[in-house]
Amino acid sequence: MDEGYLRKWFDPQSRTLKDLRALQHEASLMLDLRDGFEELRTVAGIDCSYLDDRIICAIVMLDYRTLEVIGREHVVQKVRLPYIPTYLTFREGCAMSSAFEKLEQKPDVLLMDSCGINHPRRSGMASYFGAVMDHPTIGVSKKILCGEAEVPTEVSEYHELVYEGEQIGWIMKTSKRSNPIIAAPGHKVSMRACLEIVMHCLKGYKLPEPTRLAHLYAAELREELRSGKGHQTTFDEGYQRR
DNA sequence: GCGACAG
DNA sequence: ATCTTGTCGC
Repeated sequence: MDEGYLRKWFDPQSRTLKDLRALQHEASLMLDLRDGFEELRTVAGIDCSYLDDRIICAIVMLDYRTLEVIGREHVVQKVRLPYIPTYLTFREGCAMSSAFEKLEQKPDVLLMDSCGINHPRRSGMASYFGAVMDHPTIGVSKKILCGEAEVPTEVSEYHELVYEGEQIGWIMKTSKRSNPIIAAPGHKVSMRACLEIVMHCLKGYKLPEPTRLAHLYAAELREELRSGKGHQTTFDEGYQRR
């Protein structure tokens, strides 16, 4: 992807929330909720951790059928924006797109720790990122940002997440001991495929493997940086003009 | 105005 | 997200 293009979509530098809101609206108009993939041979999870003023973005690629790890990638950058509900994209998007660009082979579908179309402006990070990068994505989260649903209590039980009269995702009980999780289409993934893909990636834990492993990898990298033994970590300037 | 609010 | 020990339950 062109650097100027990524800067336009992900750089919060000198922009107001009104500007960012306009970008989210623009991205939502680019959404396609039909399955935009052929076969599902690989799946990846992406997640971020933080250390002081730095953000660490980690990606773990898995074989879709066996869920075995077949690749990793990461990037460390300066944090550019505080966390503001409904604007998560502009806090993590720059690092995420940079890490994603480093992947030699892109996954057939990407699972992100965020909302998808289950967002007030239909522009949760998974949807925004997917639309901007033109890649199939799914948003997996632990809390409901918007919408209502019956709460599942038995493992494997799931219900529709509804907002303003329309289904925007699913809420599902994935393990006996944990609270249910929310899954929603990001971009180029249908509501039905979203459910099937996430359920396929479950391995008895609260979160699907891609996202769970990306979370662990991000935490691992964070610890390497903190202990100063970050021989594995690489700092990235990001696509910020300087 | 008040409360809710992905990570 | 992050700061943090033990503890209740399966």
